[in-house]
Amino acid sequence: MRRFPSLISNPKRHPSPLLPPITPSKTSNPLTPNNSPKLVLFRILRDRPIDEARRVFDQIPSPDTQLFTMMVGGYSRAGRVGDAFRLFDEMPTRDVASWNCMIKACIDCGDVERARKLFDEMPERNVISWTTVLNGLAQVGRVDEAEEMFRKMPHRDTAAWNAMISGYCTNGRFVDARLLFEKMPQPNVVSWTAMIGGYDQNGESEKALSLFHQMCRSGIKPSSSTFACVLTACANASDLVLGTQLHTHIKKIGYLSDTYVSTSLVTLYANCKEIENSRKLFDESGDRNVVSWTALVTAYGLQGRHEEALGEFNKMVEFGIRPNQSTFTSALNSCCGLEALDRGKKIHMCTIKLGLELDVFVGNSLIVMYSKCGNVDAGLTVFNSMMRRNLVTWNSIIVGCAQNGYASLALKIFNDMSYYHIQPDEITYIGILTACSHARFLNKGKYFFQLVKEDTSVEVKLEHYACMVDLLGRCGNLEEAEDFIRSMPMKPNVTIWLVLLSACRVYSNVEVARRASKEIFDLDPHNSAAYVLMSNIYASNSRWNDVLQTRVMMRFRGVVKLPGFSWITIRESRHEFVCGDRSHPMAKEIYKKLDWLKGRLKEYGYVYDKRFVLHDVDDEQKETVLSYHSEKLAISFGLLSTVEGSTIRVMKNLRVCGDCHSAIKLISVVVGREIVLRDSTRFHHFKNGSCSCGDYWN
DNA sequence: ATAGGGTTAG
Repeated sequence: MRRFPSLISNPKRHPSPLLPPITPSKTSNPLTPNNSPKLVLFRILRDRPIDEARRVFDQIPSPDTQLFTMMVGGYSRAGRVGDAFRLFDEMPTRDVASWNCMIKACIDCGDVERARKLFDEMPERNVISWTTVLNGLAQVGRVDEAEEMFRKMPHRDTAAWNAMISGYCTNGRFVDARLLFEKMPQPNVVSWTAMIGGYDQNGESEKALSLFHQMCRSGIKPSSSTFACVLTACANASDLVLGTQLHTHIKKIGYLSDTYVSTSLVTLYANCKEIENSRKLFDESGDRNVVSWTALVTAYGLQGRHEEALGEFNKMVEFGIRPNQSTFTSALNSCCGLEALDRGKKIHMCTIKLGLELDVFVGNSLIVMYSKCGNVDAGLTVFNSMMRRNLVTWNSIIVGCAQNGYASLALKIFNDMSYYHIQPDEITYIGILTACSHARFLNKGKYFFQLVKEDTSVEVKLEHYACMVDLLGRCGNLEEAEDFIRSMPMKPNVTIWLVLLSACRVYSNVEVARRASKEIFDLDPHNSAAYVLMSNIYASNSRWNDVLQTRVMMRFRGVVKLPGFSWITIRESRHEFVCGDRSHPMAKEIYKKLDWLKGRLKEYGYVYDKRFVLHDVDDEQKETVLSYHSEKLAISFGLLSTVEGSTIRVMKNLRVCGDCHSAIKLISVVVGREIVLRDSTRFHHFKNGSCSCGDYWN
């Protein structure tokens, strides 16, 4: 069930400003005898700004009730309820339609109470009055009251039944919708379409499709809305076969020009990873609206083509289309994928400008974006400002804190969660266990793991076990961690053994490492990370023979070590460095800065940790290799290219080297800056000589 | 051609 309240202008309100203008001539009165006032006003209300319509309306000698009501409806559609009310009050006579129109105006601006008051005040009500209020109640989630209206209404037509059915569907009361549908006397195409959409939105897309077939067999002709729904169901069920068939059919009967239909087709191809088809349809449809454009942004993002996704986002904004909650969600996701904090911030500003920053979906995306870009403080600010939160909000901030070393805060927020009676799920517990392992809260971690096992609404997954292994390993309980793995109810995977192997490196434990790596090589003989770890563990024990053997084995099995590199984004452009890299245009300055840093570090009594060199070379050489690691080069470049005192954010594709880790801690003191390094496993926030990871840098 | 029911993304 996902449905956003429409905060942004409803697209169907004003057909198109590009329609041929109704010759606005100053000399001739549009109200000529052969043009009935009703036709003229209708056209002007349809095609021209509302104030223009009002000027024409004011020229009509003595407008009848119907003309008044048309004008009231025009104000309502333009979002000008105040004007609608003023005109409504001025009306000499009112009929049921005028009252109904005003009721709808109240509902459209979100004032259901006022609509109800009007409903009670009006002299007589018809089935439309009842249905309008019923629908208004259902729209704001007051489905029980809607139900009461439905029960009480003296007469029900098909539209009334349909309103109740869709009211149930939009409020997740799918079973009730189904019952009503089966009970209703004359289901029409609207009823069927509502049910198809209902099934689809309740995650039963296959059933939606079979209902569509059933509908066709029962002789009801699908409308363009039906096709829009069915195509969405195809998209969600990844039924490209049926989707393509429908596409052909739709082309034949000329429904392709329908916005909803073409948008659904764009989504269909996007979801089925046929993005080029999706793109083609989008370009050909000529109808570029928020929804289809957002579908495109999302589609690129889903394929990991984040640059293109953000490109589409920008094009859309340039084109003058106002992004909405979904657009922002997708765009922020892509910023996340690119770790593009700068662009993420820009988009954040954009959401504020449009008044969407408090939306729960946008807020969630912002939290994730900031946390993934290493700025969890900004994520916390967003979290605190949000008026509405859901489980995803809580999970996002907990995981964000956990990954960025704010362990105690993560646990505190978890505690707050139960205060708000939010039931945690699998992801919440992963966040909590991650936090515990970060902070080496051994007992707390064990307690929470027990909690997961006892929580019947949560399934204990491999990831939870991995967190526990990480925790035990971090605390140096390597044997206990190994026993824990061997006693797991499910078969351990490579990842879980790698977690243990990493711990072995920190504690230089060869025995457990050997057993863990054996398990890994049985599962995946080409796992380069395991070879590198093993050879590091041997090296740190000065077992150069074993180091050599590991490397020979690697070569023999054709395992390629992933080259390590780091990058930093300065003013939206990305600079990459590998160890000892001199290809950067500013290489000279970078090395000069590094050498200066090296001198300062020595003053602080810093000694290179030579365990982190793989090769058996003499100490001086080791030092040279270490001092030009890619992360150091990126940081040095960052220091040169940013303002004094600002935070430096660097990424690395592999884990940060242990020597670099100690060096960067000191660098943060020497230069008086916060340095954020995101490596392949977590964030390290270096500040005033210490790191958020608690010096467990694997 | 005055008023109510189904439709697109995440």
